[in-house]
Order: sequence, then C-alpha cells, then structure tokens
Amino acid sequence: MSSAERVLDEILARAEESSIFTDRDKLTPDYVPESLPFREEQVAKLAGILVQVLRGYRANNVFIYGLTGTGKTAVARLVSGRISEKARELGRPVDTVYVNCRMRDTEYRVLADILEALGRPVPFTGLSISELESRLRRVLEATGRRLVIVLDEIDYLLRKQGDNLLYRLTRMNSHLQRGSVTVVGITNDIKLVESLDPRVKSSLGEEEIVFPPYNAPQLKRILEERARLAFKPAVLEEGVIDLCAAIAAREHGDARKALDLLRTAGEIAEREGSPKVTVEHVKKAQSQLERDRVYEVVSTLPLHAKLVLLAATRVATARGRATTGETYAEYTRLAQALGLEPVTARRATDIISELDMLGILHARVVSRGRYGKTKMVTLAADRRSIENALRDDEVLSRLLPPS
DNA sequence: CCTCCACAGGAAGCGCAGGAGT
DNA sequence: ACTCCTGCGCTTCCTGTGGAGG
Repeated sequence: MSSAERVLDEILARAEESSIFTDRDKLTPDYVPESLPFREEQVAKLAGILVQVLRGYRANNVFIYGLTGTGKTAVARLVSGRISEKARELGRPVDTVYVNCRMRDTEYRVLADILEALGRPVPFTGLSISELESRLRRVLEATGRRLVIVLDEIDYLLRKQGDNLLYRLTRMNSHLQRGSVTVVGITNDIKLVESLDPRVKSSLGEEEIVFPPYNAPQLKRILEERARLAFKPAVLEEGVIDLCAAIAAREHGDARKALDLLRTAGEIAEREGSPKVTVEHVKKAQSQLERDRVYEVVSTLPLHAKLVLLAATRVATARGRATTGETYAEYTRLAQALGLEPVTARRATDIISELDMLGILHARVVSRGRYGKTKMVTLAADRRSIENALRDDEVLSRLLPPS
C-alpha cells in the first residue's frame, strides 16, 4: 500500500465507530497529557523558573535539551499552558507563545507567530524583520506584558537562519523600560548549540534543564497510562505494551516511538477487523514504521545519492557486502547507463557515509592488510523497502524491474 | 620488521543559487 | 536592479593508515 493510500485509509477509519479505540488522538505526538510520569523534576524546575513572570519579574531564559521522545515538548507545553491559565486567573499581564521552529523555520515566521499571539497579527509577507521586531518591542513597552517564548526544535531555525533572532530576542530586555522577554529554547542537537555565538549561548543558558532518556519500565508505565485513555477496555493482549516499551527502549528510550508503535498496532488491528491488538500487530507496526521511514529518507535523496545507494544495494545483495571500490565501480556503470556524468570517488565515499548516518546503510572501516583499507558496506534497512522507494524515482525506475 | 594496497578523510577552492543589503 | 555574501555540492589534491604478505 502506498503512503497516500494509507493516509486516506487512516482518515476514513476514523469516520466509523471504532472497535479498538475510544480516543486514538491520545496516542498522537501532539497530545499533551495532564500528568507526565518521571518528569516531575523537570516540570518543577521549569515551573520554578517561569513562575517569576506571574510575580511581575522577568524570568530567566531556559535551555532545554534531551534526545527525541524524552518529553521536552510535553513538559514545556504543560508548564507554559498552566502559567498562562494562572495569569488569566490572577489578571497578570503575561503571555506565553509556543513556536515549533521546524514548521516555522524563518525569523519572519517566528516573529509573526509571536506578534499574532500578542493579538497583533501581521501580513505573512511584506514587512522587514526589523519592522516586526520594533512592533514587538512597542507592544511590550506599551502594555508592560511579560512574554515567555517557547522555541521548540530550535536547531532547525539555527541551521537555516543562524542565531541572529535569538541574539536580538535575548537582548531586547535591555531596551525595554516595561515588559520583558523570556526565551525557552528546546533542542535535541547539543552540538549545534555549542557552535552558537558565546553571547547567545550564555544568555540562553541562564538555566538549563536536561531530559534523560526513559528506560523500559518507565516507558511501560507511560504506555499503560495512555492506553487507558485511548483504547477500549481489554483490547490489548498480554505483552503488547511490554513489546512496545522494549523496542522503544532499545532506541534510546524514545517515548514518541513507543506511542507510535502502540497507535499503529491499534490501527492495523482495526483495519484487519481484529477484536484485539496482539503482539503480532506490534511487529507489523514496527515494520510499517520502518518502511515509512526508509521511504521518507530514500525518496528525498538527491539523484546521485540514490544511484550510489542502488549500486551498494546491488553489490551487497550479490556478495553479501560491498567495498567502497566495488560500489563506486557499479555506481559509475549505472550513471553511464543513464547518460549521467558520475561524481568522483571522493564524493561517493562521503555519500556512503551520509547514507550510513541516515541509517540506510552500515559502513564500517576495515583494513584487509595487503588488500588495502576500505569501508565494508551492508544494508541497514530492508532491501525491498529501499528498492521500493528507489523505484518511485522517475530516472531510476528504468534500472529497476517492477516488483 | 617493512611494504604497500585501497582506500579514508582533511583542506582548499570552485561554480552556483538564493537571500540580504543598498 | 545591483552587488555582496553565504551555504551547498562537488572536485582536486593531498596525507594518513591497519595489517597480510613478503
């Protein structure tokens, strides 16, 4: 089934009465649960910092980091949500804004979102960045409001636009007579933050909160809690939650992954018309998620990366593994067959390393003595999933027989 | 112990596209 | 409209290297 069909399927499945779910959305990544098990410490710390705005002071900037699926977003949303509720209750001039920098990955869009949250919407284009910035300053100055800006997945913004906006936001306070700005930055890429301008780094890092990965028993508790909200009673077979937790624990304790597995397993069970979600459904869910991931990664690869991947796949299938030299030779043949000028071997080795980092190939450097040093390449993903994704490329489809 | 294979992977630079500043 | 700048994909040139075979 293509991913388009699957999406359609999913939507239509929700139209009819479900035999499995009571509320499937409780398992989606953007649901913010009311309680966050094993994150009491982080919630308390963040709340302790941000509560200053309710007392009429500027709160310190906060920098939050941890791997994917460790609850960073959920904690930030929960705390900032409660802060603004409390502010309304007490009639305090406080605003909180949540911006996901992956979706809003330019300075303009981030500032536009902030202004919109303050009730000062701006056109989606046409103004300069500095105009938006001075509008923001004027609003804060005029109303004396204390603003908390949560910038989630801030690494996307940094990669694309640099740290300019961050620098100006954190510095804005020194120009304000009234009101204030607090920035809560969330990231899972610590390396990127190391490369920040030291001034930004020190002002954003006034406070730091670390989110460690969950272990298997913790994931289990989290899943059990969510399952109670999402599934009809007793539809989960023995061992289903344990398996989801175990798989996700193996992948650096990623709670999102665990929830994805459980939700997808439920969806598969529903589609099959099964009255129960079984361990088998979880296994199917795992391979479906893996297929989707491979497709997503492979189909967005540039042409020559796809060709190198195809070459490596062919050699590895024929011989069990492939060296850089073998892969490059095969790649050159493929490129020429398509009338393309091949990239150099130097570039090809980089492409192989990139494919390794994407988790599509394994590339291990080995020395074979007399026979030189090379990278041994094997497939890190299912061969058919890879070929499937490659076949969808217009140029490459001629090289692959239809399935 | 030394050699020397078959690459790994660093450094520098080039052409290009796209965005910012003027 | 124009320059200037930057990042990206890539090439060219290069030095480095683990260990089987001599």
